[in-house]
Amino acid sequence: MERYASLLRAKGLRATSQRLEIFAFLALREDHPDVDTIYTALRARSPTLSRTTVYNTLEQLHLHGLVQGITISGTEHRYEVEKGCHHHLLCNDCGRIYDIMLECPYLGGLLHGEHKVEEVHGYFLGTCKSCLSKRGQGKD
Amino acid sequence: MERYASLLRAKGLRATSQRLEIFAFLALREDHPDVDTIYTALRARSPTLSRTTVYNTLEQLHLHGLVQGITISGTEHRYEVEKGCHHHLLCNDCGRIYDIMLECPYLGGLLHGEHKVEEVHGYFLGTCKSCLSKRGQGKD
DNA sequence: GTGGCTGCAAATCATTTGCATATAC
DNA sequence: GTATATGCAAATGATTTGCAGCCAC
Repeated sequence: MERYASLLRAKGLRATSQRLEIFAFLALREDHPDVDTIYTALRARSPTLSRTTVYNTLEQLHLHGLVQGITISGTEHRYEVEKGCHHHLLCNDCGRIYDIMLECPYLGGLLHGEHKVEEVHGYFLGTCKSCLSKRGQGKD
Repeated sequence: MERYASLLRAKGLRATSQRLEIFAFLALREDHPDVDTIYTALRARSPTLSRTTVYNTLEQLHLHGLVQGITISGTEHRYEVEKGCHHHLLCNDCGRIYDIMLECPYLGGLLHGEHKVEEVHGYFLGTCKSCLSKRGQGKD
């Protein structure tokens, strides 16, 4: 926990208990939770926590490069701790969101026509390896 | 205009004047307008048009594969007539949205790890050819 | 001690819903 | 003629704002 406090202070942010809890919560999760999931889960332990603080905190952490926001299906806003350049795969079958790494050459390779592509925003839709292998075995 | 009416009827949709106007408006635009842009522009000619009808129409046209919705920057919802598989480039410099075609082999090529990537949702962020050439000439 | 942060309540804004009227077929 | 679509007004739901009190530094 002191590790998160240091990260916050290094950015000039005060290490409040709310921020530490939200940051720690995100760091532990693999499933890219939304605002309401974060709020509801933490509210159970800290009954005075407000949604406003969740919004404020995610905004501050995002502005300082500690948290990343992603949008799925045009309307779902999810969050995760910043962990370097990567992208997301939404599995059609199980609905899970996976982090996927695209080799850097791919981004350069996506240069099309005479436009220069610098970043891929959004997500990929497909089938995850777990669901693929279930299919292969005739399961499901 | 009769062409749009036929497309609608072919999908089992009634060819109302509102739908024809919205469809025609989208077909003429290259700039992926949002709901409010469509509403405001058409309202000038058809003062009784309601936002509800714009929402309803876009939904119906989308459900029947005639219109495509895209989400930019997580919160901006834009629309365009369906024109086959393509993607979008948002230019950092001029803010314009370009349609870009990715060769089909690319999608297969994006298969990563053992996941199977079937669709790319979202958009690419970069610099368009027009802004690149201005830079090259030392303009702007 | 004080400036930044929290949390409540109220405001906002896009989108959806209910329903009576109008219209395409 | 009838089912479908329109358009108003009201409801909803997520996010933002204003502000008084609190707490990290």
